[in-house]
Amino acid sequence: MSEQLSTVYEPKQIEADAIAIWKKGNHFHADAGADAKAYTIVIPPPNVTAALHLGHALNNTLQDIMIRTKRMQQRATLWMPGTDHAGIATQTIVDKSLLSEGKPSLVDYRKIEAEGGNGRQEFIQHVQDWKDEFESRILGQLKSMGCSCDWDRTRFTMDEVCAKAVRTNFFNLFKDGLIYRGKRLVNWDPATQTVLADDEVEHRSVAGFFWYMQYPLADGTGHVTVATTRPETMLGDTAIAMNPTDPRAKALVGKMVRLPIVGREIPIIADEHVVLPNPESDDEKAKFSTGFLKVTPAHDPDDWAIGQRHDLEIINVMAPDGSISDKHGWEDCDTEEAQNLLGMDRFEAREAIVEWFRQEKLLEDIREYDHEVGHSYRSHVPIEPYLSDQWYIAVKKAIPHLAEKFGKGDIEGTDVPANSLAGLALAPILDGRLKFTPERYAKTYQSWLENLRDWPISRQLWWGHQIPVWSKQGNCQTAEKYDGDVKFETMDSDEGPVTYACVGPGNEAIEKQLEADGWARDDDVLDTWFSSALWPFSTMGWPDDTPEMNKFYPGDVLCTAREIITLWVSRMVMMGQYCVGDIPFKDVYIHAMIQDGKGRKMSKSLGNGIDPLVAIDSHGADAMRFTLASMTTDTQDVRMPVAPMELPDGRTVNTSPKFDIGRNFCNKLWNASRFAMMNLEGVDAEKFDDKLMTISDKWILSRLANTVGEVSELLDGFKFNEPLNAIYRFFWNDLCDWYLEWAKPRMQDDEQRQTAQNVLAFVLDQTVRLLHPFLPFITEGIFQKLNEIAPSRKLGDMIEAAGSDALITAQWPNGMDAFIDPDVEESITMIQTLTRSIREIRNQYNIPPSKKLAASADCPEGCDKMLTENSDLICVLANLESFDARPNAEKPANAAAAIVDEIQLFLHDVIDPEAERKRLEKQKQQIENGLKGVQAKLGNENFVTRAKPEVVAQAKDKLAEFTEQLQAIEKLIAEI
RNA sequence: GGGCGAUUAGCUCAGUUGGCUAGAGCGCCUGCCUUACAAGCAGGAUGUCGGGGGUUCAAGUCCCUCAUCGCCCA
Repeated sequence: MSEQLSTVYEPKQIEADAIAIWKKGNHFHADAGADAKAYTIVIPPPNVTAALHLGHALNNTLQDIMIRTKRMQQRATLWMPGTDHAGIATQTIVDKSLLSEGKPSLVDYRKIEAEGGNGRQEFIQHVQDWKDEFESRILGQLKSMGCSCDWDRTRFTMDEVCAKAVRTNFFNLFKDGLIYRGKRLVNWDPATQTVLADDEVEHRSVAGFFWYMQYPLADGTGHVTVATTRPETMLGDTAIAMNPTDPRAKALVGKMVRLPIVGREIPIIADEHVVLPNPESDDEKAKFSTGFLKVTPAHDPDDWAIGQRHDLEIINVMAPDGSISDKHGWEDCDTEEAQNLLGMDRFEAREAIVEWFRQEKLLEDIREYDHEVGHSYRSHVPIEPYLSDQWYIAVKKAIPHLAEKFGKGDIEGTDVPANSLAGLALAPILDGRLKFTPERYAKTYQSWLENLRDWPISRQLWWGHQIPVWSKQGNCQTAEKYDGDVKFETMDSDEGPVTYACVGPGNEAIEKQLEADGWARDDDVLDTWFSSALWPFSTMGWPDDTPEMNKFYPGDVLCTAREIITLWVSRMVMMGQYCVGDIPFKDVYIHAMIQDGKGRKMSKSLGNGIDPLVAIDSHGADAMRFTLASMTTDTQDVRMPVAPMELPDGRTVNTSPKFDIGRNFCNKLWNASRFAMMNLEGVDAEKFDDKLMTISDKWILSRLANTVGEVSELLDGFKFNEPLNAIYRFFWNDLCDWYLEWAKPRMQDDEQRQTAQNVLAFVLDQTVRLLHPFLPFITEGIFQKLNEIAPSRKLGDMIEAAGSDALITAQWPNGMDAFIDPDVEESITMIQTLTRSIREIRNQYNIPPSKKLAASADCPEGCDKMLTENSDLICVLANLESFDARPNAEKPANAAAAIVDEIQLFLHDVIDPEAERKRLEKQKQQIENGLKGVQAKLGNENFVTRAKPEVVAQAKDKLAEFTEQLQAIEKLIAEI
C-alpha cells in the first residue's frame, strides 16, 4: 500500500481480496469442539419468494456486526444461515409467474392431479426450481454484504434435516394430544384457496354500504328489516336475532320469518349480542342498526357464536373459490331464484341479490359505510369466513408431563397454564430470562401470548411439509400390526368416526403399509411457521444429539423486525421450550423499518425499493453497512431518501444519497491509512522509547483507550449508531484532524520518527480492529498491508497488539485503561481551542493560509509552562512562526485579540481597528448573554437553596469566569 | 376499537438518570487543489425543540391535552 494506490477508495478489489482471505482461512466456520464459550445467532431465514431488499441488508448487517465483534472477542462464534420455504407466498408467486409466461399453472396441475396424474409433483418441481434460483441469489447477496455466516451449515426449512425435526415435533405434539381436528370458521382466502392464520390477515378500511332488506314474517303479519354489509350471505341465514331488551322483542321473538329468495323459514331469537338501534349514537353499529340481525353462522364469526349459543343450523352457501354453491352444505336450494345464483362469484351474487330485493320492493335503504375488512396478506382479496375442517394446535392446554419442569396452574393474572405451549413462551418474558431491546416490544410479545387462540396449522397448499397423518373411516385403532412410531386417534366427523394415524419420522415401511391397507394421507401441508418455529434448533440437527446442539444451543440473540415478534419470535420460544426444554435465545433485538424519503414502506409496486447489490455497486458494501449502522437507533422507523443514479457501467439505478456518508468515511479511512503506510517505512517496534513520547502521543492513546471502552460497552448494549459515532469522532476528529497533522513534521525528524511511527502503527491497528465489525472489507485490506509494513505493533512493554494473519480473527482491543489521562486531554483541548481561535481570526481578516504569523498569550500562572513546551503544536496547525505564553503578557500594538477561557490571545500585526471592534463586540455580546443567564439563576433564592450543591457551585464558577472575561474584553475594546 | 412510536437546523437524525450558551452528517455561505484525502481542509450562518397547559429552583427531557403522520394488533 503506497504510491501506486489510487487516491480514491475503490471497493471492488478490496472486497474480492477480503472474501478470498476469509474463505482460505475458513474463518466463518464455527468449531463445535472449541473450548471457548459459544456465541450463537441463528439467522431469521429470508424467504425464497424474492431477492433481499434493504431491510434485509440492515437486518443482516446488524447480525454481522454482533457476530464479528464476538468472534474478535475470541468466542466460539456460530452464525447459522439458511432460507425459508414460505409456503403460500412462494406457491403463489410461482403460480403467477407460470401464468404470466403462458405456461400450465396451478389450475392445470390440480386438474392433472385430480385425474390421477402427477400434477402435484410436477408443480412442486417448478417451485423447487424457483427456490433453487432465489436461494442462491439470496445467499450470494449475503456474501456480497460481507455476512460471515457459517456457509457449510446452510439449511433450508424443507431440507432433510429440518424435515426430520418437523416430523418429530408434529408426532410429539400429536402424542401429547395437542393436535386436533376442528370444524369451525376460518380465515379463508378464496383466491389461493387456503386457510390463513389470524396474523396472515391484513385489515383494511373499505368504503362499503349497509343494505336494508325486508324479510316477511311467515304468518303474513308484516316484516322485519335487517341491515347488512354482505347481502350475499343471506342465502345461509338461519335466524334473525333481536336484543331481548328491545321493546318489540316480546311480540316478535319466537315468530318465524320466511327468508326471501330461498323460502326457508327461520326463527326470530333473542340474543344480547344484538345492538339496539340509536341514530344519535357515536357507536357506528348502533347508528346503522335496525335492531334485527340476520344470523349466518357459516359465514360470520359473530354469527357463528350466536349459532353455537342457540344451536342454530349451519348452512354454507359457498364453494372454496368463493362462488355460490349448493354442493358444500346447502340443501334447500330449491327455488328458481336461488338456482339462478349458483356459480356466481360472491361479489356478483351480492349485486344480483341487491337487485332482486330492489325489484321486489324489499330494499328499504342503502347507506354508505366505511368499515374494516380482512384481506389476505398474500393474494390481497377479501377474506371469507369459511366453515372448514382443519388441524389445530391447542396452545392453552396443559401438558401434564411438563408440569414438573415448567410448573402448572395458570400463570398469575392470565388464563394461560404454565405448562401449556403459550405458557412455555410467556414465562421467560415474565421472569426476565428473555429480553427485548428496545424493551417496549416485550409488551407486544406478552399481550399476544396472553390472548392467543388455538393455532390452525393445516394449509391447502402443495408447497410445504405434508402433514404426516393418515386417516380411515371408522374406529380402526386396534392395529397392532403397525410396529413403530404410530399414534392413533379416533375423532368424530360429519360422516361418523374417523381414525387418524400420525407417523413419526423414519417409518416409511409403516407409511407404505397404511396406504396398502386403505389409509389415505392428508393432502394438506403445515403452516410455514410450524417449521420456522423449530429453526433455532432444527438447523442444528435436533432431535439428534449433535455436537452443534451441545455446543451452540441455546443461542444468544435473535435479530429481527417488529412484525416478526408474533409470527416468529413467540413460536420459536414456545417450541424451543417444548422440544429442547430451553429458550432458543436470551435477547431479541428489534430493529427499525426502513422507509423511503417520504415515510412510505419500500415496495416493489411503488418502485421505491433499493437492491443491496445496487447499493454495493454504487457505493461499496462497507459504505452501505456504515450508513445502515449509523442510522440504527432505538426508533421504529428510519427514512432513506431514494434517488436514481447513473453507475460507471451506464446503468441507471435506485440508490440513496445517504450511502455517501459511508462512502466518504471509507475514503477518509483509505487515505489516512495510505498516508500512514507511506510514513511507516522502516518502523521498528524494538526502537520505540516511551520516554520520547510527546503529549500528542499520550493524548491520542488516551482518546483511543476511552473510545475502546465506550465502543465495547455500547455494542454489548445493542447500540449501533453510538459506537460508530464514537469511532467516527475518534478517527476523523482526533486522529486525522490533529494527530496526523502533528505527526507530519515528526516523521521527518530522526529523533522522533520511531516514536511517532510506532504510536501511529499501533493506533491505526486498533482503529481498524474497532471498525472491523462495521466495515469488514476495507479494514481487512488495511490490516493486511499493515502486517506487511509494520509486522509488530507494540509500545515497548506498555502494550502489544496481538498479531493475527487476518483481522477477522484478531483480538478485540482491550487492556488500555492505563492510557486514559484526563490531564493530557485537558491540555490538548486547550491547545485546540487556542488553535481554532487563531484560525478564526485569520479567516475573518482574510489572511492567506500561507502567511506565517506570530502570536502570544496572557495566561494564568500554571498553564504557561504547558503552552510554552507545546507551542509547536499550535504553530504547526495555526501556521505560526512563534507562540509565546506568559502570565501578564502585554498586548502588542497592532495585535488582534480574543478571549479564550482564562487566556487572552494576541495575534500580532494584523490589526484592522474597525473589524477588530466589531469582532470583539460580538464576543462581548456572547459573554454578556452567558453572564445574564448565570446571574438570573444565582439571583433566584430558590435555586441557591434547592438545586443540587454541585450545580450551584458550577454556576458560581461560571459567574466568576464570565465576570473576568467581561472585564478583559472591555479593556481590549477600550485599547483599540 | 386497543397498543406502540414519531414530531428538534433547509434535509436525515442524535440528545443517557431533568442541570453550562441544544448537537452531528448532508445542504448553504466565505476562503483554500496547504504533496493522505476536493468523496478533502479551515471558518461561518441557521432552532418560538409540533400547539396548549401543568409539575419543578430548573423541562427538548417528566405529567395532562390537542393536532398531524406512521406502525403493530383486533
